[in-house]
Amino acid sequence: MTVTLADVAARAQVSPATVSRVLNGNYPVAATTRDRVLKAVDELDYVLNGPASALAAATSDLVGILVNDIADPFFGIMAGAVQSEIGGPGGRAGGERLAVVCNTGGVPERELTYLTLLQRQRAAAVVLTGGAMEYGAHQAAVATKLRKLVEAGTRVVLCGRPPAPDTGAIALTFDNRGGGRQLTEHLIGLGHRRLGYIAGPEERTTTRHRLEGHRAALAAHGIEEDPRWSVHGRYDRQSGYEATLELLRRDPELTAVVAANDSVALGACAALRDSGLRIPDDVSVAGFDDLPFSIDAVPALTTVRLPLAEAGARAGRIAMGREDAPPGGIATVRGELMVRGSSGVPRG
Amino acid sequence: MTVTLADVAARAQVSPATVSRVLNGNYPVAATTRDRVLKAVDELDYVLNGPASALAAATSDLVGILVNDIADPFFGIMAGAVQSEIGGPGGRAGGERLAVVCNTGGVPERELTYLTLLQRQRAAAVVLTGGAMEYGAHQAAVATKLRKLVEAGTRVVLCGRPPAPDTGAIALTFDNRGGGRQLTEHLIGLGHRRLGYIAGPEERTTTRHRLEGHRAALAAHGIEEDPRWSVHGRYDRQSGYEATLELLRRDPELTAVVAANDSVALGACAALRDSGLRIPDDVSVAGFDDLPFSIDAVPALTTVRLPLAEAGARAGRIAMGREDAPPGGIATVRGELMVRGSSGVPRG
DNA sequence: AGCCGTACAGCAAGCGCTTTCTATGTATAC
DNA sequence: GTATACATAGAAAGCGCTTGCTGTACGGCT
Repeated sequence: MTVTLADVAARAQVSPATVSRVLNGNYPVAATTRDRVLKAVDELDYVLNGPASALAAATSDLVGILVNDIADPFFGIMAGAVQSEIGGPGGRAGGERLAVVCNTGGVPERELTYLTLLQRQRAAAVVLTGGAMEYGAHQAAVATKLRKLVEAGTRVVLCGRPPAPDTGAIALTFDNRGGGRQLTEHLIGLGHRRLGYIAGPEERTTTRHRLEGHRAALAAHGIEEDPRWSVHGRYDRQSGYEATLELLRRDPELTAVVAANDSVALGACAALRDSGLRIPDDVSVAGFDDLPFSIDAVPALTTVRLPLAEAGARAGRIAMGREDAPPGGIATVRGELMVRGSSGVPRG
Repeated sequence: MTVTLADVAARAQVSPATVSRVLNGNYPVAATTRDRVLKAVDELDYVLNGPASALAAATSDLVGILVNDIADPFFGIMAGAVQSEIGGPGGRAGGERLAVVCNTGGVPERELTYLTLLQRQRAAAVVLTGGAMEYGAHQAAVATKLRKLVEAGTRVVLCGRPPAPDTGAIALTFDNRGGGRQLTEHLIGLGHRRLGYIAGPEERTTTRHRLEGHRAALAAHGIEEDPRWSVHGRYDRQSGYEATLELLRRDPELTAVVAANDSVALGACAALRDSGLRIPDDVSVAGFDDLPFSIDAVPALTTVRLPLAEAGARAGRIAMGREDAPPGGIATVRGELMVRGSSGVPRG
């Protein structure tokens, strides 16, 4: 049926071992022999059997990238950067690796299942991007799984995710808390005292940390937070729209709205506009992440830029063993406050 | 070292064959035996060896999804939809499949290499999303590869991509030409006679078809196109910004700018605004795709909505054999004109 | 001339699983 | 009580590749 190594060997009049060595280039083969083999490969249109090769060599060229939402550029940008470093086709690394992006959709079970699937495939490395889900049992299960993967020789890198202690996983963590704090301090500095906050989904580290940063800023400036000022939602535009309406209903005196991320902020802008409020004259808005479209909002969004591409690339290099892990296996990646038109001094 | 099937068998006091059968559930096994096996699996924390299994069974649970740019929501949305239907973890389908998203970055060689890699892994199905690259030799090479894949039993589905004749691949094609034409006719209907066009990268079917649609509309209304009115660029915002500046330089009298996609249109809006022009009062702008952020532009973008998620889901179902292929193996997916604030009657 | 190091090539033993075929025990039928 | 079917478990032969080890031939060395 399909062409096998043996067929190629027969055609080139050599042993299967030699063909394998030519293909892998990890053992000296005389030039003339090599040419003969290559010619046979070409003529027969031979394609290596991946599973067989992986089985025999006890290694695989799969690298897994887990993302919460592949349709969200936040993850897309990171995944793309990781992938570009993985070497994949076109990358500079030697071995060709198949970078596979797995979409968990923010469902805990899926995250776990994908990890098992990757473990099954004996993946060479796994990169987990974005915030972690904080459900007690789930977190522990993931940690256990990560430890197993590491023990089995898979390199595990967390990108934009808090460290997973005692698992052997390398972490490149985003300073969401610091970023959240900076953002709110910027608004407070402008004179805002009544700030609404649209948080992301609960039970997510990213959500929690950004919110904690926000509250730390309020506390540091002696502003007591009114419980009506914060709502939870999803990380998308519509959620931002609805949450803003709700916030406005609860307290029409708000002078600023801080959103969990840029998409949410865009939704907030739309809601404010539809409510007849001007940005930033009536209400200031701030986002988080600085995704490409944020600068195109009108007015452009004040936000915290996270170096997604850089972090992803670094995670990729570490996963490939092409860059050393940071000391202690943990590095913190800071965001940069981008002050733009959507934030201004409060009215009145 | 690692736990194998044999270890589980030993622990459960059964033969490896039985363990395999319990795990695959494709052969009768007495309930008591099954429980014993499952218990052993659990206690030993056994994880099936994917490659070995794939080798022995001569099948794999990998499904490949090729995208041009994973950081672009256009692809992210389709990929996510495909994946959700693939069954992956959480999907409804039976077997758990590993949906792997491969990012070609619009590089022809990478596309080919990824296809080979997937062929190597004996992928169960492959979905190619988005426009095809039109370089003579490359196209032929891809067609050959696709045919080989189909022959080897891999289901190949093209989503948002023109059909690949004689390959056995199923195609769900976007009517880019029709969409482009509708859009331009809308503008012509408003009274525009001098329309700039920012096309995508050359040698791409999507680019070509949208442009052809645009030109067909012009021709149908007896408008002769000035060669200065169109430029090629990338499918991103910055490209749209620069191209718009260039267009304005070439002909300041333009009253409308049609962009290759929404990101480009956003860049165009920014450029117009920075040039002191109002939208749509001075210049109308139109995009293509209707990505989620397009409605948030100010004014909201007039564009052509492509049912990305629906098409992706359908492609996924077809790839899984859960839905019949369209008659003839080809289906055309139409876009819907979304008229919004960014287009209006020309000035003067 | 004899010895040894080097450069290649082949043999053959698996890698860990699936699956066909066979064996065994038990239930059903006559 | 013997024959027949059925349900279940095991033995074993691969799946297609990699790689440690074992030749073999050749050139250079003393």
